[in-house]
Amino acid sequence: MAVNTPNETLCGSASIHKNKVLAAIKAEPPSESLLELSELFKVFSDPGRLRILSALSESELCVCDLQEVLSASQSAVSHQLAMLRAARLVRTRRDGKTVYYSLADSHVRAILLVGLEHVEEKRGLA
Amino acid sequence: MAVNTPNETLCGSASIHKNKVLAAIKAEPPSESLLELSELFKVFSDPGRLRILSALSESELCVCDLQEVLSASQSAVSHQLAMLRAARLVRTRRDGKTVYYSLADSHVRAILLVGLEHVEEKRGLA
DNA sequence: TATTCATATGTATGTATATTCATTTATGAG
DNA sequence: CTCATAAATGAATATACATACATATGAATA
Repeated sequence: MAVNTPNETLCGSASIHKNKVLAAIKAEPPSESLLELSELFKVFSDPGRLRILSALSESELCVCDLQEVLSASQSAVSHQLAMLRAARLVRTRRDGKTVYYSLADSHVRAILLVGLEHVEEKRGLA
Repeated sequence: MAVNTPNETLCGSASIHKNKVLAAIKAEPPSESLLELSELFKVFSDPGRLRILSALSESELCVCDLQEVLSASQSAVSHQLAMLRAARLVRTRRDGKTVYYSLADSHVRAILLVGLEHVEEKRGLA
């Protein structure tokens, strides 16, 4: 059992680049933002949700449409939609018994697109 | 127990929007891409990794620098770096015993920036 | 060779997340 | 009001994941 705390086990201070470390710490976004950002990306980190967002970037759709697009159960789709709602990535509109979903804003598509670009590019030089 | 398969339990076909559903299915990226994309975003879905990427977007840093920036154990940092390497988001350069990390390409910063934009904007109208 | 230091990897455990089934709420029709 | 249907929610389980701890590799050096 190690007694020393993990944080103090630094490599010899000779090889640390103090100024760069300080600059990096200074430039760091506030931890609030980092947390929100990580949660945002977490929502994007599931193929099912990506499919929903992709579908909604084509057109507004109701829950049972999405059920059909994803070939998933109503409950599963609804749970994913709840998460997307919580993350404010989608908007809802009710018409009678039917609830229609659409993308909340243009950032959603932007994030999808820049991510896809990266993936497609990396595929080339794999 | 219900006998019907989940997929067939659709809302009355009257309320389904066949053409939109088909369009959404047609426009869907290949499942390969969706999977890679979800894995890409998963890498971004941790505050620690975001901090590493943020730090590296300032300047190239070695592992023990990052240890200091994050106030994390060497093991934790090394694990996160392994994940970032696997996702090809960072590049390494060895100089003697020291391994220097830097961002792999400009997409990484782009994704960070558009995500941060979204987060900052949402904060305004919360 | 033996030792030390920087980094990497393996394993085990708690936590988080997705899915399913069952139930509940909301809306519209008869 | 009662019944049927769309969507949402809750509880339970099974899987995935992050982390901590221990150990391993590999280079420099004494």
